[in-house]
Amino acid sequence: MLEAPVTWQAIRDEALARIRSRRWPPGELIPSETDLAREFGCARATVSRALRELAEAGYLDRRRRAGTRVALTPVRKATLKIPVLRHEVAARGARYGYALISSGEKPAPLHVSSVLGLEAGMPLLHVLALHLADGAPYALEDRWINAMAAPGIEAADLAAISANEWLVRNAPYSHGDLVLSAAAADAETAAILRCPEGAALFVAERATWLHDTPITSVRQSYSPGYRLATTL
Amino acid sequence: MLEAPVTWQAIRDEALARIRSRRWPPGELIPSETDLAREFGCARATVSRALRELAEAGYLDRRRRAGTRVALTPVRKATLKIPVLRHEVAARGARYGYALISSGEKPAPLHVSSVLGLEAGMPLLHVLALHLADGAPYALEDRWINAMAAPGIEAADLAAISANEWLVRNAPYSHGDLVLSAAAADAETAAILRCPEGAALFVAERATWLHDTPITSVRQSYSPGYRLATTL
DNA sequence: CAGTGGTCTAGACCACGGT
DNA sequence: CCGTGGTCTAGACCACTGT
Repeated sequence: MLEAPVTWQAIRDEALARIRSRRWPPGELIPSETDLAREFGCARATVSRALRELAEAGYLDRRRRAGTRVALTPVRKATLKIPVLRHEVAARGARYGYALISSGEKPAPLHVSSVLGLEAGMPLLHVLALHLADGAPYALEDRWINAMAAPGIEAADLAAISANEWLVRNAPYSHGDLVLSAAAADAETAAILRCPEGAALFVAERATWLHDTPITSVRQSYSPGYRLATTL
Repeated sequence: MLEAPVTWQAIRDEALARIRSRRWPPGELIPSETDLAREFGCARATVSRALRELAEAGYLDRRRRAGTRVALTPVRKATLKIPVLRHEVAARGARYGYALISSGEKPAPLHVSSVLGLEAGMPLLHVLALHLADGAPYALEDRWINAMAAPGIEAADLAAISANEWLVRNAPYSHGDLVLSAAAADAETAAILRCPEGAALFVAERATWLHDTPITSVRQSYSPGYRLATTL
């Protein structure tokens, strides 16, 4: 009779079952990796991998010396994929379209310079563009780009490729912020999206940096009815 | 002279630098784990850990036999924490308040039964409640609960503890859906949130299951001005 | 100080899936 | 087929931190 290999997934599932069944109650210290490895008859590394996954998922709190505790309130995390708009439209089975409305250098407005941490009034590249799905307005992109941090953007043909996509491909970033909100359509936005003024729009604002250098700040206003879905 | 230990973080950073610098261009096959382990002078497991992290973060596509390729369009992922509303309010430095508006058993409306995969008209527990921050309306919670899947909920005092929090603590779920959108406030919602009718509201809808059993479906409408922030 | 989690190593076996 | 990533093992050292 051969021993079936003990997988880290099996240990993860067993631990999760103990958490859910309250055999390991919230706040409680669970056995050490060494003890669990003995119990499950496997190497400590296997237990470690399983518990690390559960800690990343928010079910456990792990600290050296203090041991591993069951999280008091399991904070679930949803992961949102932030795809290029062209892919997002294509994934919905629609034909993607793109129209550049305007682009040019302008002094940064206060709300942009403050978010990016730049001097107010510094010249930035401003791009206004409309993304379409099956010919209908899908999202309005209002973007400010720090051209010095995105070499080559001046030469890019932003009527042919969206700034969104050009940046993803050519200007890597190390970190960024994302803010989701709802806003009423102002007159200009309503005209571009061809929706009633005051309509409730889903808005995503992003700002990205490469280390200390601000790259871009963008506000995407989606046409009424937009839904951003994910799984928990 | 002792060799400094090679950490998986160092390998991850080096690999990321090669991706960003295009030394490993998008779509390109990178060296195998074995080759990289030889290059970095470490064990293959260390390389494996580093590349696994980059794959989870969306920078690499890994497939057995086919090897590891640099992702063509690095799909960045934002992770949203889904805290209990009480914690969310407290984290903003505001005093949390809660008011139960109504609760009782009602036949499930079509949009709820279809989302959860239940028979239409099946009796469910319906809870309407208002969450407050510093006394001001923060979010309206409109929830339907499959009481059979949440034993004990009938006995819970939902005027004292929100259904939100009771469920987090007492009814574990295995998976769920989350949909974010924007909607105009209808008359009833506007009255409860004390905002103008038609105001743009941020809406989060969740449905959760424990394996095949539907637990709850909830729609949270946030007061105007709400912003959901995260980092990339 | 001592026990915990975090990590690295060297080796091994295996599942998968291009060729 | 056979090279790739995925995983497990047994052992070791170390970083951190509660007591």
